[in-house]
Amino acid sequence: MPAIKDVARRAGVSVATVSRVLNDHPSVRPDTRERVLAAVADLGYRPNAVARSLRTDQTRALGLVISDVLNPFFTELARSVEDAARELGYSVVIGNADERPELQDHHVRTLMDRRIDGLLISPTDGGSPMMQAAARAGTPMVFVDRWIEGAGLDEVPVVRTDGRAAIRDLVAHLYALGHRRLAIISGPAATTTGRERVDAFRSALREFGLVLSNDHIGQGDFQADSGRRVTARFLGLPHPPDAVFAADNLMALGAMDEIRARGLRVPDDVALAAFDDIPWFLHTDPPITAIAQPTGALGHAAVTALVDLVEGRPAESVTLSARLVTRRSCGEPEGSTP
Amino acid sequence: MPAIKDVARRAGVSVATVSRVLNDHPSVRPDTRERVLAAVADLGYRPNAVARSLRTDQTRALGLVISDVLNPFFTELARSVEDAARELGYSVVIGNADERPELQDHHVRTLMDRRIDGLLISPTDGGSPMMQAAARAGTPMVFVDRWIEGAGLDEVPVVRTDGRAAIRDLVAHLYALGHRRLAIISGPAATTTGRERVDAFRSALREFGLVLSNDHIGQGDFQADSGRRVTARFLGLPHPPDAVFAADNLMALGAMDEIRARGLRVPDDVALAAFDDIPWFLHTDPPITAIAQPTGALGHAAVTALVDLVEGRPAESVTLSARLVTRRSCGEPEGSTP
DNA sequence: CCTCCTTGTGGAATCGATTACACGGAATTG
DNA sequence: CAATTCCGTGTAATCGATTCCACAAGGAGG
Repeated sequence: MPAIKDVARRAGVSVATVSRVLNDHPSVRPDTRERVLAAVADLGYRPNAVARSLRTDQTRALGLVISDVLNPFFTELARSVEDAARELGYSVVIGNADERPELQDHHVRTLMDRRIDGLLISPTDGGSPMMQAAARAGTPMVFVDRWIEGAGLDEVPVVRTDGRAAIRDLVAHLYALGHRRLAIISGPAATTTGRERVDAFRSALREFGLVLSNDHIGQGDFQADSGRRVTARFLGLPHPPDAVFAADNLMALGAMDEIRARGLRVPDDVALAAFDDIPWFLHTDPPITAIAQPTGALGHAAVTALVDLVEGRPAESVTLSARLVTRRSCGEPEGSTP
Repeated sequence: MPAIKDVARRAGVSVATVSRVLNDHPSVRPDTRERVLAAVADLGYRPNAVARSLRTDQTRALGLVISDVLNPFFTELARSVEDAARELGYSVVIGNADERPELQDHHVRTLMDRRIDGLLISPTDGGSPMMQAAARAGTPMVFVDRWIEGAGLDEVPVVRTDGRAAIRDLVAHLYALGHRRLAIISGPAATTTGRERVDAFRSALREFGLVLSNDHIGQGDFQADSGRRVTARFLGLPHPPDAVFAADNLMALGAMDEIRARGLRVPDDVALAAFDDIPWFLHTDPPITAIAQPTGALGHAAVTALVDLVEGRPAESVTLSARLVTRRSCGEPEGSTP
């Protein structure tokens, strides 16, 4: 693989001149530029990004640490992040934490070692040491979807979706269809989205004169299995819920499995709804009512904020809003007969 | 961020000694080692991977270029690749080609610029210039799932799944359930998996005394929309097929949409099956019969082969086999009554 | 006791780029 | 016509590591 000095030799100039041509510095005579470009083409020369990074102290790469690649919400997020970054001339290096704090830490460390220009994180747990170290070291950093409070991380901008209004709409929808015993499968208490969705759900219930008993709050971990486990507990109660809201799509899937395994039907016996809408929800039996996040916009906003930080501009937190998409999993839509 | 010279100063030794401690070179006196390690801990020093890469000419990073992140098959593959690579001490940088040749080229170029140690590709098209350049430049390279013949790429090991036997099993299954007019939604002719799956399907039909008419071959592009389009054409034929086999999961989804949009039912009016099994197929209405690839093993084998190449050992092509997973989308399973 | 080898350490070259500074020659100005 | 500015280019320092070579001190062997 040719280096800059090979190009210089072939073009009969110094490496400095080659570098100037490559970074189109103004003061290079047109014919010299021509000669250099010809040499570059002849040799198929491509600048070594590693060397360039060492010298300029920037890699033009962003790190993205997500909680679970197998979750369609996150892969859609990853895709939009990559698109947005590419438009701005950055690459994205993805790390999958698999909802495991130690893996999350591994990726943050690796990304820092590789000196990525900025870090986009959707944190799995409360506050990992590496993230604090990164923040303290002044690495540009932005949280997406979930975030962490305290631990010196309060200055980190957050790009997220506010689901309160949509959750209220969902509760109204369930109420209108006659459901009164509502339950929620929440995410881990350590995650902000875990707590926030429960709070919003509880307030919405109160608005309709209902209470959310502790029996009807089950803690999951955003994975399908936990959804199944919590649902099993719900259905074993003396007064099982007649509607279950899962705080993410995978747990909804687990819930559906459990309901079906007991020979019950959705929505006739138990209504089901999920946070995070994904294409597959259209094709399940029945199609699942969900709260959709504007994933593309989320990824775009997160990259914009992070790149602002990286390039020395101030960045702001962004909150987008989610919306309810009603399908058949909570009962027949209004206006139609069963 | 502290550099090696800061550690050296604090420990009262030279940078050479610090480097020796870090790479645990034998000839360092225990107490010196101790002092260096203490300095490292005090400063929270982490070696700069960029500088190290420049000097050693290896990045300990592998590039993975996949055709479509939104396709669950590929995200599962990406996950297993990352797992396997991490175990061997490598990072993975993922590029999503989105089934677009020019994006694929962009990613190959970017990864080469970053001097990744090896390249894992599931090619989108016939033979892109950058890939040939990479192969010519001697970059270790392995194809996964799909591959390219000719163009100087014949030496590149291929890690893939052979679906012939499973496709034969599928045709037998369809035949047993009374289906005789079978159709296939194939992938792009430029991809090997596209052609291979059609060939296997055709031979299997012949085995059962059936012929695959050209009317019953529709070309898709591995995306949901194309599945829908092709299915629309099938259903508009004077003699529409009574079973449709989609060569990947997204096209199967599109097919299902179209069938349902016309008020037809799966499997009563049209049977449906797909290549690539994914968790969601359990939850669709009806659950979809599919041919499952051993995705985890595929990713693992691909990384093993690539790392062998990277570390100077010879690597071999690997072919695993797929298996049929029958569900209800082709008709009631044998032995049960409708 | 002198030589030779081993062990632990430091100095300096190196990887491939970028960029501050210097310099020669041409062009501009008074 | 001399002085000054500007333009295009080259030399060399630099980024942060690794590693070859040199060298000093200490131990072993004759």
